[in-house]
Amino acid sequence: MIALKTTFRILIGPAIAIGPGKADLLEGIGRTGSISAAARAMNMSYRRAWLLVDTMNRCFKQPLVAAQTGGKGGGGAQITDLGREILHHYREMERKTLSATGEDMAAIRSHLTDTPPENPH
Amino acid sequence: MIALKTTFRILIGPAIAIGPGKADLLEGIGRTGSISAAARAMNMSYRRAWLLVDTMNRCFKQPLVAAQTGGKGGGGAQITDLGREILHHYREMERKTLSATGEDMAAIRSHLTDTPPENPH
DNA sequence: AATCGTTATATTTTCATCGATATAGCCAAT
DNA sequence: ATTGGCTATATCGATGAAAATATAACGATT
Repeated sequence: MIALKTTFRILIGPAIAIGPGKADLLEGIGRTGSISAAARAMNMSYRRAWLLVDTMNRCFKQPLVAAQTGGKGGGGAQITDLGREILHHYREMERKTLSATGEDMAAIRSHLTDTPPENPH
Repeated sequence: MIALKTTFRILIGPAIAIGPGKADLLEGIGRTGSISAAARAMNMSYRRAWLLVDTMNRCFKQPLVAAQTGGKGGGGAQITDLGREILHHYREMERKTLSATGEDMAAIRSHLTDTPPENPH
């Protein structure tokens, strides 16, 4: 894959408060209304998705995702107002970073091989 | 640790072409004139440092680090012109990103707990 | 009340990554 | 020639992370 990608994460101590994976998951939960549906949609185990949500919620003063137990219409999960706000800021950071670093990025890119190393470390 | 940190990496396929660790190592090699000295200085095993250098060199069309075998004045490693250029761009990206995302960053920060979760995932 | 699809969590197992260790070759200085 | 400090690389084991599996509780729908 020649896909070039910059990612960034906001760390609080050893924990990733939010990063590319958590942002996508958050978005998926907002779209689907459930942790498990979002996990399925992005081909992630429910367990993993739940752990990510748990970490996110514990990193912030208030939860980004509110979940209700029960299924078949009863249960589900919604992204909170804070969740939407954080997600918005994260996407903005992505967008602004992309535009602010475009030139340097292009310069670096022009020096990269188009054949990625097979045994990277 | 309440230290907040954003990091970013440039990925080419599965490999990290350059990221915070590789940038620091590159800088260290430029400063010390040797892979092993740089590794020692940043408390990294020589093996690991060498692997990182190897990956960097293979991600780019031309090496970022040029090494000569032999020791005691004979051997050593220098950062190449390309290496210096890439490092410069990377630092610039860090700087520009920081200034471009300051507001969003502060907004997110204000919602983080000051007690990082102990078992993050 | 039976069921389905959730959230929530513990336990076990598998797997990948990393570190430690070892070895070889090289070159200038002594 | 011997040594010291470096590059370069292979191998093995431990450690830790992720996945798989299992289970429980819950609540709207039927």
